[in-house]
Amino acid sequence: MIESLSVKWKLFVNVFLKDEKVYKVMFSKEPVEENYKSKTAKMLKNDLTNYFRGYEVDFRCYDVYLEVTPFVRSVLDVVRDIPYGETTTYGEIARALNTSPRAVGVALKLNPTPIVIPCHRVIAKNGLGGFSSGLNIKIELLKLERIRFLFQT
DNA sequence: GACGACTTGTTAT
DNA sequence: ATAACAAGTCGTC
Repeated sequence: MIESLSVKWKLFVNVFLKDEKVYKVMFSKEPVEENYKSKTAKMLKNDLTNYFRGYEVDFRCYDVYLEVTPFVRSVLDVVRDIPYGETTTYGEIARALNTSPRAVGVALKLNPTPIVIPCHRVIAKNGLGGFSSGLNIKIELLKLERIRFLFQT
């Protein structure tokens, strides 16, 4: 049984739950049809709403339904532990896992649940890297968490 | 600041 | 099985 919910932000943020686990997060212009009743879903809706209002929220208590390779899972596990308002680089994660930054980038792209797994907190060493749902969204998320990053002109 | 080389897991052929 | 690619990084010019 899949549950769905939307939270309004710059765009609508739509979340799908399966078996009380976060299954997918996606952005869209219009909200999806809401259909949720589990305690987890209600809690998540509340947490997301607060998050977009600018409050600090920790999404680590939610289970994520991951259908990915062990390598990708290990990268995402590391990313989940980046605290609110802080950032890491692809290179640092690569060093911690004894792999290459390039591979880390690919793994993050495979993250089905942005925000819940805060892949936006991973930026490039000089610059800010990419974001599969649109770089502008990554920038807005960083602003939301009041992360300062300097632009060179 | 603009290239090129190197990397390593994923994806396509 | 093999080649091409990517949300990177480092050294050189």
